[in-house]
Amino acid sequence: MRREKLARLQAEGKDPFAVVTYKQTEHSTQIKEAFETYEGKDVSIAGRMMSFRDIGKASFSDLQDRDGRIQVYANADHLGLEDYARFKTYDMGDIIGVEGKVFKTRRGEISVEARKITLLAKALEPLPEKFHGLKDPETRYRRRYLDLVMNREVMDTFRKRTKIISSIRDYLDEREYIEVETPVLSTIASGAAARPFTTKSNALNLHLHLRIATELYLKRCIVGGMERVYDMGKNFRNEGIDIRHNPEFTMIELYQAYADYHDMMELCENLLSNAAMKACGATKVSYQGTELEFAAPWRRLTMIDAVKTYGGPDFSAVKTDEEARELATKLGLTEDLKKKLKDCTKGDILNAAFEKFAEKNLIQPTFIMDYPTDISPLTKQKPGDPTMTERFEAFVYGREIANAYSELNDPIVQLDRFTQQAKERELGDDEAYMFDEDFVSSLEVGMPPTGGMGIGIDRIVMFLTDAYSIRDVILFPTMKPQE
RNA sequence: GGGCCGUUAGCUCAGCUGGCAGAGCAGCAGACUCUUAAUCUGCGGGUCGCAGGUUCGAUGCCUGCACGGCUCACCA
Repeated sequence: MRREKLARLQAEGKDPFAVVTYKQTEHSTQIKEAFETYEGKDVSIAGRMMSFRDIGKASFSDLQDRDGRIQVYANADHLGLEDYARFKTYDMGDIIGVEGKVFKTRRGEISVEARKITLLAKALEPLPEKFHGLKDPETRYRRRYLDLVMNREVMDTFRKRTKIISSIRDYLDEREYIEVETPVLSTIASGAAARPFTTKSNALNLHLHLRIATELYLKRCIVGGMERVYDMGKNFRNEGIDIRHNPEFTMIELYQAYADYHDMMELCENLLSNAAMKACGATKVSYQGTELEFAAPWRRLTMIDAVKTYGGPDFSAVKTDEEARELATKLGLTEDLKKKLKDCTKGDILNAAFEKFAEKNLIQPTFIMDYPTDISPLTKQKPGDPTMTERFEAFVYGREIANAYSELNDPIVQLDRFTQQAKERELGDDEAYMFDEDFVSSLEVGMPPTGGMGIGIDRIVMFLTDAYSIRDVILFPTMKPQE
């Protein structure tokens, strides 16, 4: 039916798809928000026809543009019988341009009285139902364009996402950070504990990995003297998919020479509270019914204290790996360990205890400081305690949103850590860090003391847009093909 | 990967104990020059996710598969 209408228009020489441009002078909210200045003035608007209320020789329709909807009043007096009759053949979902005068109807609805209506594109497929909208999650993710047309809060979410990202860029740019682009493809995917995607270069006849982190390249930039750098972009991790994980996700990593992890904590607080202000107009936001306060200062707690605070044992009293293993057995932690108990160090067991006792209780933004050295191969040790490092993770609503360190810059120690990771890989841990020899060479050239941090952008967008699932903040989430 | 749930018209959903496939919106034809989920009259619309099985008869029961959602495990 719609195809026939299109063919008829084309036969009449009125092919909508032949239109190349349209002058749009205003958007819907501009007119609605400043009605007094627009009343009686001519405007030219464009958008999708979302409804059509035909009352004979006049009609009302709702035109939806980027910002929202505005009512269009059309009648035969102003358009002429022929043009009005043609307009009545247009369908819901069609893209039209309307030139006309701004006025208010007797019922008080701000509207545009059409003088000229141009069909700019024909919708051959009907829109979902106007009242119930599009609900099926599968269709919403697979055909996001329909979701955006029908569910305006989705548009709001993605506009907020942009605001959050630009607030972060602005904040760092003001502090003279240099934005760089590090490789997505490389032979070594290191800098995090995750399985990579692999692909193949025909030109080089080489297996390559998609990056799982940007860390090792950004630190090379620090060695080169850039002093403050960041890379915001996609990382790819070949892991499970759920409401918090998508195989490709957006991460910012930033590095600042002559800074440490305390400086990173301040930066983290500032970036997040600034993003909340820019996107939500306040530092306090509601997430899934819980109020979250992003204003600095956030709570700071060592990992050992966190475990103790939330009902776990006091690890400061544990001196040896052997003692820790006994404790793990006593507490029934063995199920939560990633390795066999006999291969676990005190650090592994402390981390497991943290995840079991403390993590889910960290609702308000909290920095957990001082991570075990064994699980932090790129981090500088704490002065006076080689088993612990100057590392923190930031938690909100029980979820990790940031990970930061005083960066390890001693090439000899770094070499040892990579060697240790290689052993773990041989023991079957396919998420152990890949050995990057050139990175160690770069440290031999000399890297200044540096603080670095990674922040999961999708997750902070989730908190600031009250999104339940990561799929709600990624326009086109990873899906299996339908057939 | 395990468990639970879902898949019926373009969309949102009903469909009883197994007995001719339903509604609203959308669409089509008509009426109406201030409607806004417009209203009124009439009409058309289906591979009941796919493949088997049981049965006289399956949208419904059984098995397998596909896709999706939630959840547990893993990870970030």
